[in-house]
Amino acid sequence: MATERYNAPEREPHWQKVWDEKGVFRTLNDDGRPKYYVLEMFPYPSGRIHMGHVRNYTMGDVVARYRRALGFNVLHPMGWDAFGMPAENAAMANKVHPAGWTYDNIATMRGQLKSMGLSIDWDREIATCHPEYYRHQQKLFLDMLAKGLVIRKSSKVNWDPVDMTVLANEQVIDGRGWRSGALVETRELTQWFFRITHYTEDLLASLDTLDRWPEKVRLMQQNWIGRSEGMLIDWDLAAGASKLPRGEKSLQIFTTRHDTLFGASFMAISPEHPLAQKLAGKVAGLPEFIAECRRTGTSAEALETAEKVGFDTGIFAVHPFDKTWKVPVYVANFVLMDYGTGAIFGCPAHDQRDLDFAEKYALPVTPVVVPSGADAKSFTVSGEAYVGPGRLANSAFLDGMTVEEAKSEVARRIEEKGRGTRRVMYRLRDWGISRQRYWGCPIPIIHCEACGVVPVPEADLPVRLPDDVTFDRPGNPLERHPTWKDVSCPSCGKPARRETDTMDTFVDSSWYFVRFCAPRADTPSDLAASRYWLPVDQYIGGIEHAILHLLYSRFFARAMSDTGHLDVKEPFAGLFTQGMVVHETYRRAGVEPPQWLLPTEVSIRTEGDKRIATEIATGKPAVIGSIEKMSKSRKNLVDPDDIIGHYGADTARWFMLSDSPPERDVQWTSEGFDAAWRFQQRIWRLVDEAVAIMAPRDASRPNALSAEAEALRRAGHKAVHAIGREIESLRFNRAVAQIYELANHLSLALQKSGAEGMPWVLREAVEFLVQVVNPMMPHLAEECWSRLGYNTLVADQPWPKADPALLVDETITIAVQVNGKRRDELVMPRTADKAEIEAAALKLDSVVRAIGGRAIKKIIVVPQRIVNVVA
RNA sequence: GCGGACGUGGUGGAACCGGUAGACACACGGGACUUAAAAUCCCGAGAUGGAAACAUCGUGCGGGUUCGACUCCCGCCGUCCGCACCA
Repeated sequence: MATERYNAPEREPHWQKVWDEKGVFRTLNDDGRPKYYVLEMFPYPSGRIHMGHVRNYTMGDVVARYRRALGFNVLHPMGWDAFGMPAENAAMANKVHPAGWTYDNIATMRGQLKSMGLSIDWDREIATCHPEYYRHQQKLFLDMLAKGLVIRKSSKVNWDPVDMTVLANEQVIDGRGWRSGALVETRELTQWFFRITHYTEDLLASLDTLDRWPEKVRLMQQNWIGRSEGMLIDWDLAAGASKLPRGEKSLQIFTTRHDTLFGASFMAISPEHPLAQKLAGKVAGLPEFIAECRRTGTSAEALETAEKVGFDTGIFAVHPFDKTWKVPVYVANFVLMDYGTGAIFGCPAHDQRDLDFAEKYALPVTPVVVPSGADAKSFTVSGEAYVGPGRLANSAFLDGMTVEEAKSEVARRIEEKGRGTRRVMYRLRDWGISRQRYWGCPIPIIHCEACGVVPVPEADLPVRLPDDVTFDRPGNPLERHPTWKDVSCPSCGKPARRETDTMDTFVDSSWYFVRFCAPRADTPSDLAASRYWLPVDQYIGGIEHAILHLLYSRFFARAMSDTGHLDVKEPFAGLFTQGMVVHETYRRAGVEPPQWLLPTEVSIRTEGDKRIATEIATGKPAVIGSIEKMSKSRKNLVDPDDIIGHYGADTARWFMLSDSPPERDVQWTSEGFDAAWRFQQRIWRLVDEAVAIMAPRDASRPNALSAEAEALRRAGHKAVHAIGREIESLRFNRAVAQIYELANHLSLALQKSGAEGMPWVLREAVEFLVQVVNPMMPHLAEECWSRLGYNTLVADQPWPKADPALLVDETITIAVQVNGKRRDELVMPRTADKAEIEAAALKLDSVVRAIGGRAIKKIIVVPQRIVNVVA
């Protein structure tokens, strides 16, 4: 009987229906089994899923299905990060409503994800743009406001004057708005902030407890929080060419190099510093200088290219240890107002920026730290600042001390004089969440002229977005809505104005994993449910979220704990960051700028060792370009729908797991994909052939097993054991390799089906194969399982148990080296002792030859591994 | 500039705690089946020399530790990523 091909596109929907109808993946909150919460970062409903989603959700699904088989109560939910700018951009471009656009996309993408056969409890689905979600977010906001974890303050933002909105730093390209192309201005706006800095110390210290996070991510967060120890020091001000503004007697600076205080040659303050603002009215030219600095903007690009410039204010600062020593005070563009005190002292010899500045303005450069071996009198610094260790010089009472000693001594003396204190400073800022956008969670606040800022009463939640808004003009549609913002003050009843800013969409994703625990609860969280499920045991997503999303979520867990909504501080116990999906790029030959071609638009043939691409439509040659992340702009896309529709989800899933380690990028190739497809068919054939020969399910174990049967038996048990371990440590590519090996063993065994005991062993090995394949290709596994005669689901089967006795071999191959070079190998019983192995090794011809009659100096024997004869 | 990761066949990659480098897969070559092709099955394969046995070399480069190094140490080179005027 000829085996028919396994028709995945036809069978996969069948099994999805079976799972769905039987509710196989529905999860109860506490059913007595140990829990396991596996979560992949939820998608933004951009329109269609892409291969990155396929990879991400496949990995999570393997973990979820494997844990289920191990007997865990698995929570594996899915939702939609559904607020955001693209919906509004679509609204502006296509005259559709953001809500309609978003919900349509969700429907499409839900269908696509379902076609992947993911073991998801769809009853728990949530969308952040739904009032049933965001009303709870508004409640969290109000509770955090009451606790002082939400504050309102003024801050600098990138303002796009054409689109009339605030832009994130990433949205400013070369000083222009990414969408409008308008020159971005720096504006001072009053905004809402989450006080993430309230938890700085804890967020930093607790990183050490996250032992199942990648070291890299913990380091990135550590650097982002940016702790540094230093001192605040007050310098008295003195008039010079300019007079001191009234009330300005001293200037406080922050430094981490107080040991270099005697190398000071200037002071520099930020253009936004209050002192600079006060001086601006008195010093000619200063207002213009400050305005020029402001124009530069706050984007990273702008800062990178900006030259260090300063403006001499004409006033002086007095050295804290020497009243006769005065240094000029500059306003300088490189001093940031929002770090430290917005003022520094310049020590050019030991700080590169200060040196650049000093050399430009001809300020003195006095080395005060001299490296060991250098002569204090002749040591000079120019061009490059000396930042290494050494002994203090030219520094009065500090001379001869090490840097550390000098820091302590300065700190002690300054504190004694009451001129400053030791201080730990952080880079981390509060999180500004106000966005002048429509498609986001409304901030539940009312502004009243009489009462000020008034929270919306809980009974009035949710503050719903109005549906009747227009996108024909730039700016915030909420702002120009005719009635929405007009309300009466909940406190005094007089006419008042609703807050029209909405929340940053990062807020939505900062607590969705809590909501999944009890998605229909009346309160934001259900304490019992979240206590049971959290923390997430395995979180999987892209490295691009290493800082913002993961830090915000850690903040939210703390803030929710402090407002009684949660009692877990670290939301993600295990984190895995997966690599991207990359693909070759193709473009038309000889055309500039490049005209990109889709992979489906080119055909590729091999000539010798060269690969040649041709544009199918025109027959003209195409250029094979670099391998890059799949993107619309480069057109190097493969559509998951096409793949799943033609070849089935299992093949795509298998491909995503094969070959490349999951943390690295995977390159999509048609050859690799073909291999995955062939392997799927091969398993189907293997099972089909085996069914014809294998023993019935209830057959008892034969009395004797042939060597071939015994070998297969061991291979099966070893594979089960190894694959489980690989999945547990998320090394899917190695699990895949192990499955190939098991399949190879089975192919071999099928040719020896007459060997004694083989039919009995075959059944076991084939069932093992189907079960270890199940987490990765679940539809195929179900099909095979039923082919094996079962009317149960493999999705419900426990993970097979490997017999420990079968995991160790009775005979072992031992490598034999002479002087560290491998010359031969020995097959010995596992129990062979050193003397036996040594004797056997010395008898080998190859060993005798290699020794060549020399005297044996030493023999190293590592039982079960290696022999090394040193001669 | 600061911080981090990674360099292994033609390709993706494997190699546990220092113990047979190249598992597994792709591509490639040869063969079987077929009128033929596809599919499938079998065999080969790091490089160099050799018909072969075998020998030599071989994990970015240069040193070191060790009976033994892809693995540990020191110094380079290259690629990639994150942060970046943070005082």
